[in-house]
Amino acid sequence: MPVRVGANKTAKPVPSQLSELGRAFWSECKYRGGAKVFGEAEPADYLYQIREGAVRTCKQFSDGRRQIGAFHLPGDIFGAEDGGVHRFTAEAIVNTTVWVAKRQSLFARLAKSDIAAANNVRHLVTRTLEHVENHLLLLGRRNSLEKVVAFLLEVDRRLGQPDVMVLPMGRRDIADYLGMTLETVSRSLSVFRDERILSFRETNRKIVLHDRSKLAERVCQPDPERR
Amino acid sequence: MPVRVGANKTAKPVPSQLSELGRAFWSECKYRGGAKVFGEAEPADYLYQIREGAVRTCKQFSDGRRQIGAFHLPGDIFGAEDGGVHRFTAEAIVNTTVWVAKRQSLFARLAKSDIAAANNVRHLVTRTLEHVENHLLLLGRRNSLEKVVAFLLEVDRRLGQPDVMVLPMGRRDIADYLGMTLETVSRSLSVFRDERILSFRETNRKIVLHDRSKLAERVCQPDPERR
DNA sequence: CGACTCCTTGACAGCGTTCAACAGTAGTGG
DNA sequence: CCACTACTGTTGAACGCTGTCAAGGAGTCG
Repeated sequence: MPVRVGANKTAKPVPSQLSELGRAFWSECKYRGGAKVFGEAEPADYLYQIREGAVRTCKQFSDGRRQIGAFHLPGDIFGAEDGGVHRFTAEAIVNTTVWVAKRQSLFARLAKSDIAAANNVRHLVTRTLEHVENHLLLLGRRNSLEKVVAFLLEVDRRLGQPDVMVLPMGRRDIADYLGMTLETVSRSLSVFRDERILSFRETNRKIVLHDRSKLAERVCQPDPERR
Repeated sequence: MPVRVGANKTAKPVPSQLSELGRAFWSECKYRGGAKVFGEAEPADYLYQIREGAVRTCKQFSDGRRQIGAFHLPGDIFGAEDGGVHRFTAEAIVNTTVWVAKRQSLFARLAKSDIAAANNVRHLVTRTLEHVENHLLLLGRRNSLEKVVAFLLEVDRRLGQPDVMVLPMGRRDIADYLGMTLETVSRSLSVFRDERILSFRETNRKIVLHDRSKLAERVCQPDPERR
């Protein structure tokens, strides 16, 4: 359950694209790890930007299988839906602080003539689309090692290629993101560790990438030249 | 290569959503089976609606693997990109007739204040997003039989549940759409045929579904109740 | 007719899942 | 401080689904 911490109705400096969405009213919310931010089919009334922590969007199936659509890291904006309802559930992975914007006013402006607001929502949806399309390629035609490589490189890039990559999510989450089992994720990481491409620091969620180029060699790139 | 057949600059009755995009100039184009409609990374200057035939959007990898992102059937609109370049290649599967709209003017209007045009593009992108998200669930955590079921039900629905489903695409295309091999696709169809859930008419691309509900039982649905 | 493409079917191997055991870590309470 | 529990992650072993390789049938076209 969300813990309303405080209102933030003054125009504080809002990083990245959020400021472009106009003078909305912002609040800060905190979620404990595992808490639901919003559920599938719930009305999409808010936009979220992560201040600290991490969020996963996923879909649960009745037989226990689960597919994670995306991980959201600090700075990421999520919750943008065109239709008005969420199609995935969003859950905090660890204790997480987000800034929340009421989207109600935003959407009202779409119906009117606020071209800037419409374009901003469209860009957010398009960015989501691009990520899902890349994710599609990941799930469709890659073996387990390639999937883990792609995951590592994606997180590494989005964290700004830090010396030590601290994963907020566990092996189960990685597995459900990549469409494989947590055992195979673990085994794949062990393979790269044995090959000295990466190593663990203290815990098995802190990873040091020793050779990003060698890692990147193991995934196949799209072919610009059609055959 | 596209074969320009004729111009169609008069305001003919345009079916479905295309008319909402405003009074653009439409042309009719024909493509032979296998012909490229547009390529990856090419500028997205046109919108397409299929009159007859079928188109696949796909991405080719350098090692021969291929992922098909979507099949487009008569009535479908495709080619809507937010960024201005295509992220997938589009190819005619069979001899195909499309209506083409110059998107140039459309995009120019986005920069101005045409809220209707912006919303229409946004809806097209959102529909694409919804399809890709469903596709993601298909590729991530389903076995071969479930994948083929989902494919059959999707095509059946989009063709309007005809008595005889005529597939424009071959087994290889289905396989690359579902992230499996054509042999496994063939085997899965044979399983359903042996179970009398479907049968073939004349050719192996004409399929009769005898029991859609029994088919639907074999795929797992998203769980509305989180456990 | 021959060459070709597309599809089916069989045999087999391999990759990844499943099941299981165990280790490492954190939290809790005596 | 330690014992106990719960959780997470690693590793092993065996199974099974699906990919791979191969052969052959069915349809098409010159």
